[in-house]
This record gives sequence, structure tokens and C-alpha cells, in this order.
Amino acid sequence: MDISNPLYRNQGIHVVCALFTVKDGEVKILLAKRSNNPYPDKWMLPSGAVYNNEDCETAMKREMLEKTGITNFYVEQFHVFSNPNRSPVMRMLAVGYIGIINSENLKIKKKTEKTQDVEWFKLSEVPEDLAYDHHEIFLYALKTLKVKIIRTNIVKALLPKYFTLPELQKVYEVILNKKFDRRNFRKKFLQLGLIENTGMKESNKGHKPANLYKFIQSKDYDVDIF
Amino acid sequence: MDISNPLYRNQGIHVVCALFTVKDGEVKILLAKRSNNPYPDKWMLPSGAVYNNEDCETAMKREMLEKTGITNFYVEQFHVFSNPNRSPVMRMLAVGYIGIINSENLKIKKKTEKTQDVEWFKLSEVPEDLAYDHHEIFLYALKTLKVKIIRTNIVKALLPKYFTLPELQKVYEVILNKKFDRRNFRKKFLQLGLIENTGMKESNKGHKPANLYKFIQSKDYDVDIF
DNA sequence: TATATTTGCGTATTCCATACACATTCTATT
DNA sequence: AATAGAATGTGTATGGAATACGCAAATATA
Repeated sequence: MDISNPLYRNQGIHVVCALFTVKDGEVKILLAKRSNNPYPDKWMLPSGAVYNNEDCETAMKREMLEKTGITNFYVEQFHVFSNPNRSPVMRMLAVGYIGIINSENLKIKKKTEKTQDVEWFKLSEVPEDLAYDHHEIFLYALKTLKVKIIRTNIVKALLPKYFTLPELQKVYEVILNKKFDRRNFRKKFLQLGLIENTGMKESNKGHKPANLYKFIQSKDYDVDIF
Repeated sequence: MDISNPLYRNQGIHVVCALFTVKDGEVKILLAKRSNNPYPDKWMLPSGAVYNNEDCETAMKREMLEKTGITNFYVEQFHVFSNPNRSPVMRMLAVGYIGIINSENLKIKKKTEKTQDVEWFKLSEVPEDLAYDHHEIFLYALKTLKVKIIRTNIVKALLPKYFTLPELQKVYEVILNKKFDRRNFRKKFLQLGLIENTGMKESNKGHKPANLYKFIQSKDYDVDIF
């Protein structure tokens, strides 16, 4: 690469993260509200520039920590967005990540130097005028999440340590926007051998309590299951 | 992004393509032999730097045309390689693409300014000392190809216009390195409704001629089939 | 104690994956 | 011309998974 060629100048590398969780029986995504130019006061996916001494995943986790205070979440690269005009400032490539975390005991930092707020949004309430091309990135991430939750075991990253089968089913239903038969869902998931009954039960539900299950430790995320 | 921050300096964006084909009943991948530093005389995946006025896919197709003369192939992004030390020259991110083409009537350019040769390699004969981290990229691309050929319809891009069911089966067998039962493979693939019998037959094979099939035009690539 | 609600378990049926037998159609050989 | 060799195309039997749906059990609340 001839570094003196002006065609190679001013290229920036960004990382951007679509972090999903399940909260109050709904799938939600984390957005941050910008303070500065460009797109002041617009919501965006947490994102930032990559330093030249770190790889993209490291940069993304650093940005997430700096901008939202969130750490220790499951993450997977899903697509690169490289339209040369995607940023009005300069040519800025974005490496997109899907993040997944369970919302139990999760605190987020609300305000930083560059952001004035950080919030979980229902998927149906994500603003269409996100900064940059982030709405397009959000849609692509959601599409990828749908495939992943069918084909792999990432649902493990969405759930708390103990959960009931109806709760597990609800996660599938809200992400895929589709109903399943209770009895068949149970049969199918149990025979996968990914979860085990803890013997404990939920309580105070006003009906027959469901058993609490947990994922079997040894089984990894991102294992093909369907 | 504060462009004066030295942490953001000297970042290059590369694209790299693992182009697969089926030739002589074998899966092959296209490699180019380098002329210049770094890695003189080493084989590499076709790759090159992205101009700041084009997106990555455009850059990749331009590089493929310049370095190999190949155009009009199916392509899909699969992973970004961002280890800061992956190039000895400077920090250079690589956006990886899988390319797929059928080798019928395919000519390749053998020599360019930067490459002294371009060749199809059997997967078992790809040198382990490819330039940069290209061997790692090759392995990742192959793994992705295996998933894609099971889950989607990309096999369409590997085959010529007319093909027999045994030929189709052979493609699956060489890519997945696994044998299938003729009769069950036929039954399964036909019921997918992706291909149709042309009524024509192959000839001069020394045995009962197989019917020639073609893909139904309207069905796209990258459709989930299994 | 009765009721509403939801969980957990069971069964019947249909569809798909797999295993394997046999007939067909071509080329090559004698 | 007859036959052998080789691979294709068709069919069938079986086991397991997906789907549809009936019913009993357990809890909070009235």
C-alpha cells in the first residue's frame, strides 16, 4: 500500500455494538444519546474509534465500558458497514458487533463526556432517525440475532442463571415474534440436553410454580442447536 | 474522533477474498504469488487496500479484477481480521470475503505488477506459510463455506448452468468431506424445489446417462434451505 | 373451600431422515 | 450381436422428530 496515495488518506475505523437484553419480558437494545456534532441530541448505537494498537473486539469492549459502564457480555462480530458516505465527517468504516447480556443486576452509566443519556429501548420504539447509518445497522443486527437464536445456543447469554421453561419460551417468542406450543417447545428444548432442572421452583405466581432450570456449564455458547 | 490523536494514525483498510470453485471434481481456492515486500515469493489470498471513495465490496471486486482478471462472481462478507500486528508494515485491518464461482470457461490473468502468478489450489495443497495471516483467513473462510453450503443455496454459484444430480452431490461431498447416499440425497434435494429437470441428458459416460438439471431462475442465492 | 390460572405430562398423527433392494440405460468388450 | 460393467433412477420399510391437542397437578386469591 502506497501510503502517499491520497486515495488512502483519512480512513477511520469504528466499532459499533448492538447490545440486546431481555427486560420485563421484552427484548431491548441499548442506545446512547449524543451530545456533540455530528448528530447532536440524536440516539445512536454505542460506538467509537479503534486505536491503532488494539483489535476491534478490544476497542468495542473499551468503548462499551467508557460509554455505558457495561462489561462482561457475550459478543460476536456480524457485519462491516463501509459506505464511504456513512459519516458526514470523514470516511469511516464500522465493524458491527452483536452483544448479548442478561439484565439481572445490571447497572448502566447514564452520562459521559460524549453522551448525555443511555437507555434500553424496546425494539418497536427504536427511533428511525438514529445517528449515522445506525438504524440500518440496528435492523441488520436484529436480523442476525433472529438467525442466531434459532441456530445457536446464544439464548444462554440472555437469561439469568436460573430460569423457567416458560421464561425461556417467552424469549424465543419475543425475538422471533412468533408463538410456540408450550408442550412441544418444552419437549424439543429438553431433548437438546443443554439445560437441567435444578429442583427449585418459582413462587408467588398465583398458579402452579414452574421448575427452575439452568444451562449445563460445560456447553458453550454459539453451538448449533437447531 | 479526534484526528490529531496519534492513536488514530496510520490505519489501513484491506479487503481479502477467498475465492472458491469446483474444478476436476475438487474444491479449489485461488491464490496469488507475491512479487514485492513484505513476503516476497509467498502465496497469498487476493487482497488489496480500499480507496477512501469506495465501499469494501467494490474495492474487493476491483482488486480481484486487477490481480486475477476474474469478475462476476458471487460474494459475501464473512469476517474482519483486526489483529494490530497482522501486517509487519503497518496497522492494517482486513475485511474478509468469500467468493464463489463456477470454473466453466474461466480464464485467469497470471501476472500483474505485484503478483508473479495466480493459481487454483486444492484445499489440501494450500501452503501453510501464506503471506500475512492469510492461512488463518483461509481456514475461517473454509469453515464458513461449509456452513453456507449446508444452510443456504450458494451451491448454485459453484455449478455451471446445467448439471447432473451426481455432480451436485459430489460438490457437497468434497466441500463437507463426507459421503451421502445417492438415493436419499436425490430425494432430499429434489423436494427442496430449487432445481428442475431440463429433459436433457449427459452422454458418453460409459454408463446410464444422468439427467441435466438447472436451478430455477427465480430462487435466489443465500436462501436458507436446510 | 372453590376458582382461576398456568404448569407439566402424555398420546396420536404426520412428516422427514435413513437404509437398502432392484430395475434401467448407457459404453466397452468379446 | 450378445454380454459385462458401471452408474443412474425408482421404490419401500423403518425409526425418530415435529406438530396438534387432551388432561391432571399445583398454587394464589376470593
